Amino acid sequence: MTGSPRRPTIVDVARTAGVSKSLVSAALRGETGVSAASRARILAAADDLGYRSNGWAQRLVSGRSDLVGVLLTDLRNAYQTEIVNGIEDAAHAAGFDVILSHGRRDRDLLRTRLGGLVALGVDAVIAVTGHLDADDLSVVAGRLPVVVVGRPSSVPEAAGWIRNDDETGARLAVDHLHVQGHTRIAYAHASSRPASLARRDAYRALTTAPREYDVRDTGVARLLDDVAAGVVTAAFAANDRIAAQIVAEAIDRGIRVPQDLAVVGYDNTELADLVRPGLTSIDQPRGDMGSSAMAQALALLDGAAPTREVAAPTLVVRASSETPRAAGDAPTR
Amino acid sequence: MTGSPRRPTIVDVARTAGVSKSLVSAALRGETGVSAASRARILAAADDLGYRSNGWAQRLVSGRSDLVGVLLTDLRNAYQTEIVNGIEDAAHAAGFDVILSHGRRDRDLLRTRLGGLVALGVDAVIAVTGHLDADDLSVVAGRLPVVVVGRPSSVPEAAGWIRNDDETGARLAVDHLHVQGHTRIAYAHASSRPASLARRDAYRALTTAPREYDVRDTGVARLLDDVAAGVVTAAFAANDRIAAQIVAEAIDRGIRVPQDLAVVGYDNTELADLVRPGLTSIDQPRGDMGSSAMAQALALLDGAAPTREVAAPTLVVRASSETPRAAGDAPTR
DNA sequence: CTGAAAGCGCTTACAG
DNA sequence: CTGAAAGCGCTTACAG
Repeated sequence: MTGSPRRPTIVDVARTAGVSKSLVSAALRGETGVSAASRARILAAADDLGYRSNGWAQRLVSGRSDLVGVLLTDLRNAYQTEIVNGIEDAAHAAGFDVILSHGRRDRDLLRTRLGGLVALGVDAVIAVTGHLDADDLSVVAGRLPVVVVGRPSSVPEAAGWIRNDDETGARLAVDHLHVQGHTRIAYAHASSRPASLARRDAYRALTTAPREYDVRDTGVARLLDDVAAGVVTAAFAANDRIAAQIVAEAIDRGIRVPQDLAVVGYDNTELADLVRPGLTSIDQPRGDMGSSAMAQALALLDGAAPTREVAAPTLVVRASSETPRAAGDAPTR
Repeated sequence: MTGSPRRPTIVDVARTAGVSKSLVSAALRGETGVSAASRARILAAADDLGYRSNGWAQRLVSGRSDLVGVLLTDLRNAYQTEIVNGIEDAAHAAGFDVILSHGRRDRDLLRTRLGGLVALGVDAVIAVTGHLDADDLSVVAGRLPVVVVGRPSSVPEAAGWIRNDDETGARLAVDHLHVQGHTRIAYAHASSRPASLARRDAYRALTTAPREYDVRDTGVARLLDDVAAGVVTAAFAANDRIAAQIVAEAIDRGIRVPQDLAVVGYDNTELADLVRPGLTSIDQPRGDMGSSAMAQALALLDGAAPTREVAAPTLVVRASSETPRAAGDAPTR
């Protein structure tokens, strides 16, 4: 576990190669203006000694880390995966490395993790979470570039912001259900944070007699009772997980989806494709949102003013909301 | 985005408080042997100036980062979440911070990320992936503590290793299906990496006429053809995702689960609970495996010799494999 | 093309 | 209890 007694430094390389440490530094960084002969000798010496540069020293002296910290609500959220991939692709293209941290869906823990990233010395932070608001982020946003992806209750003036258009997404969902002939449409959610509220408000505006269910308590059961009672024929869920729960418990009760209950989710995660019937869902352009977030972070780093972007969601139709063509048909995927 | 022209250092605090920078350093680190009066003045000055210690400098001089790097196969793998939480809890209890990195299921990318963690200067690496073998890890394992969680084809001598007992897990699955009355049991997988092979071998040893299906190509379709032909009545899947796929396509074809086809998955992820019928699955004690991994990393850091642990899996029965009590019964959850 | 000097922000002995 | 010095491993001007 311990290799040599002491890890070789630039000075050891210099001594072995018979040059100054400045020249070693220049050669190692690939600077021009080092003779081919010296460069070869230096590289050989470094290789012989198993030299690896000390990142702490490098960052201390250069004053930059080329590191961007990405803060996630939690690890199990399928929604974030593609956003992170988008961030990483853009980051690596720009010569940055990405460091991930997550807060297990807990605001205090997220605050702590944010502090950890800053203390670590990242050059910028991208907060892919709606759990941290302006109060939590403004101190950091005053010291380094911060970009928010998602919809917290507030975003600091100094921070960039990218989110999806929840109002449009909700409208796509409800309109789709209307087209399928539904009028008694429910809204199912598991939080009262801004994204969910925005979806709800758009839902309310389009629905004559809105019925809302919080699935954290007995919401799913009550919703299905109302389906059985004929009061509800369709449900718009704030995300795919909730939609899957509704479908699962409907099946447990012998309620047919979509014949007795049509369901639409949000986020178009892998889950929507894995359950049966497949979940109609609202898709956010997550990869693009991720790369935009990183682009924004780079712009802030260059001194640009923060901007706010709203991405357009789209409807992806699957079997959970499609009225089968003829009674008795097997539901399509 | 830029606060003051220059970020305050320990020297600024010292000047403001009217003491030496050594004393500031001691006070800030909470060392004993600083008079209450000085400490108060120093803390006040630091607060006034908005002083934040420079992590790079601290780590350069102390030679340790108190950082452990965790490398994940990819981000969307529900299997890892609880392992990571277990690692983090143990890490924080020991005064370490955790940094996450992932490789999108790509070996080269995983190697790159591993190099990134090492270059960053973490004190130890925990590789929660079966995609990196001894060749990939041994160089790093020679320089700092490395612990592997999972089942790659090989693990470096110098590394710690924690995995679940795949042979026992497979036996639990197959035995359960036997007890349910099945004899024509299939094995479905999506890789030929060691964990999957180990599960397959245990399956083969217990099955008279083994039938194996790779779901990366047309495996699911062929499996269901064989179910329709009466050649297969049960399937043991290498993980829950594969099990969910099989169930989904079975439903699409009108094949009833578990009446026509019983299904058992592996990992007991959230998915097993969300689909219908719920998936019988093999549970690994993931949280414990995570904390064990961190404990092992700490031991290696203290100079202990690496050890290898094998965790015992358990069977979790759900509706996908339970023969309903009477024909026509609604499947239970 | 190369080297000597200064310094990044901190901690670690070592004197007083 | 406090301060002055040295040094962590590197990069950045600046001379030659």
